[in-house]
Amino acid sequence: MFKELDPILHSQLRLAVMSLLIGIKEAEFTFIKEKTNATAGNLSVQIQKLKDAGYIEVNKQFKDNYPLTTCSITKKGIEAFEKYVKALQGYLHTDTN
Amino acid sequence: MFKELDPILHSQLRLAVMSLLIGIKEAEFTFIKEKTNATAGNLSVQIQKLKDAGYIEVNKQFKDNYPLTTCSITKKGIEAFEKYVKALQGYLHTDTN
DNA sequence: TAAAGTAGTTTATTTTATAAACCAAATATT
DNA sequence: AATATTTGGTTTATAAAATAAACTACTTTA
Repeated sequence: MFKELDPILHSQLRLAVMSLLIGIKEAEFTFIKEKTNATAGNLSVQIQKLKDAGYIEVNKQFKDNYPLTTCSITKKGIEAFEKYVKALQGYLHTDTN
Repeated sequence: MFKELDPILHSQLRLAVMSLLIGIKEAEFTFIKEKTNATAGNLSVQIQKLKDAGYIEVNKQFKDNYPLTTCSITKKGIEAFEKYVKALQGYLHTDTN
């Protein structure tokens, strides 16, 4: 009845990051930080976890002398997100199932 | 853009409990335990938290010599659940918003 | 009467999330 | 030119949550 909710995705901040990346394919660290209202430290940790899970790719370069971190979602990440959404629906019905 | 997700509800087990109670109004501890596949200890703790938040009411009686704990959702709980669902939708759109 | 089952609670451990502190380099200020 | 501040992060420490294990209290069955 209640399917497992992928613990990697069942986190407000990581879910927000994935939600952003699903839409725009690629985003910079600071952009994600602003959109999610996260602190840099927290975001850094959660991005690392999404990367470790293989859900996103992280690219670190320099741009105009400053470090620039960009993230993009992977195929595995998209699949995991879609699976999570489906599992979650089973929890959200307000009607009598 | 990303609304706060009520931390009381953003937990797999507590959400499952609330989801059950939204549908059936009242349920016994053991029934919830079976439906959610939770351990008794974990369920006991999470039910206590939902009660502390005022989201459910817990009634303890005896039936056929055994303790019987039944739970029901409160008005506050229903409202919180509905608010949570709406906030969550903002995270789940796969299309380009 | 001893073993096993019911229906939980409490405590301890592990895992997560968050915040605070820190780092390295760049730019702006005095 | 030194020093203060800002950018773009990472690392470490602390707080909170989830989970598992152990325990309580009683009942039923062998």
